[in-house]
Amino acid sequence: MGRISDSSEKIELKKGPWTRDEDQKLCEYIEQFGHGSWRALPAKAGLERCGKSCRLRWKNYLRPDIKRGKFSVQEEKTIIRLHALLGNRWAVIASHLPKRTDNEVKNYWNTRIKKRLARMGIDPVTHKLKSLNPDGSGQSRLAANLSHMAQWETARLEAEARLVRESKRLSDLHLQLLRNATAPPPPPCLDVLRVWLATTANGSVSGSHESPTSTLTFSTSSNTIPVNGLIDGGSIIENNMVSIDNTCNGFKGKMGNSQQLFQDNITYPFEHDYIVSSVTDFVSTNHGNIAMEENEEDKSYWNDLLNLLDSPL
DNA sequence: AAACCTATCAACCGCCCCCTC
DNA sequence: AGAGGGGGCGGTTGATAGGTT
Repeated sequence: MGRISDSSEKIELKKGPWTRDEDQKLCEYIEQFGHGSWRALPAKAGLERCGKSCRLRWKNYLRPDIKRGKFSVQEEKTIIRLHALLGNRWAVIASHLPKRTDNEVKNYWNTRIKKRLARMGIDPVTHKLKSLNPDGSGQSRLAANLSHMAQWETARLEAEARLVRESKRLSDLHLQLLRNATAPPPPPCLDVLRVWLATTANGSVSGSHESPTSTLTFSTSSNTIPVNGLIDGGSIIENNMVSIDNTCNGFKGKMGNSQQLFQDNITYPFEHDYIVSSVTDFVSTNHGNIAMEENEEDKSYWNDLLNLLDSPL
């Protein structure tokens, strides 16, 4: 369509890091008037930036409801689970992490989780074990699983699209009710995982929702890999996984009082059963929001996310 | 102490989707 | 119906802080 991008406008606009003064101008303007049209905002707010830059700065940094700092184990758990289901859909993933931005989640994935998974021998893109049995056995089963996941993903996207339409309809109704000064019901949660749950009663694919093309029967066995790591309070400060020797000696001497070694088997979120149970747990625990408790929950995370590949595929 | 390397993250870029006209 | 604009998203880059040699 030959669109003119913000960044190529004739007027020389400022780029690079934002100054405190610019931040202040942007905040003050938005607090007073709301952002309105981002394109028009810079001129009105007295900023020599493109609207896009302002939007990004506000959305990723200045917004008051942003949580910064270390990701908790619970948050990491959510990111991995959702990435396994959704892929690089950072905005959707971030929407399940209160006060985290898509940019932050994306950075965290790219700089930490991705590398860690790679060290574990898991392809961060497909969430598939890179090195299976030397003879290649297990590949066909993994491929079948992936194929089935693809079918689920298709069904999920269709359901999501329906929800978006429904959400919009209800949102319009919501606005209408607001105009009538009547307390409206909250808009429906656009939690795609609930759609999944609705179609996976008892952790199995049921009746009419079953993929017409699938011939797969779900196994209760899991894909697990050996893991060594170190948890500091609620946060993972290191887990070199399989690269550290089995006795965890690699960590000894580095540990503080609040730190705890773990050496466990990790169930990787790959099999359908695991996904369903994870999603069930995720939604029933959080009702669409992530609770940040980190005790037994975290332990079970490392027990079930990370349980060894001790059985042949 | 200096040079080099690595990790992190804010910010930019370009594409795509949706809405309006 | 389709052109155009605005906003959103994901990929990538570049600056810089921290670590290592």
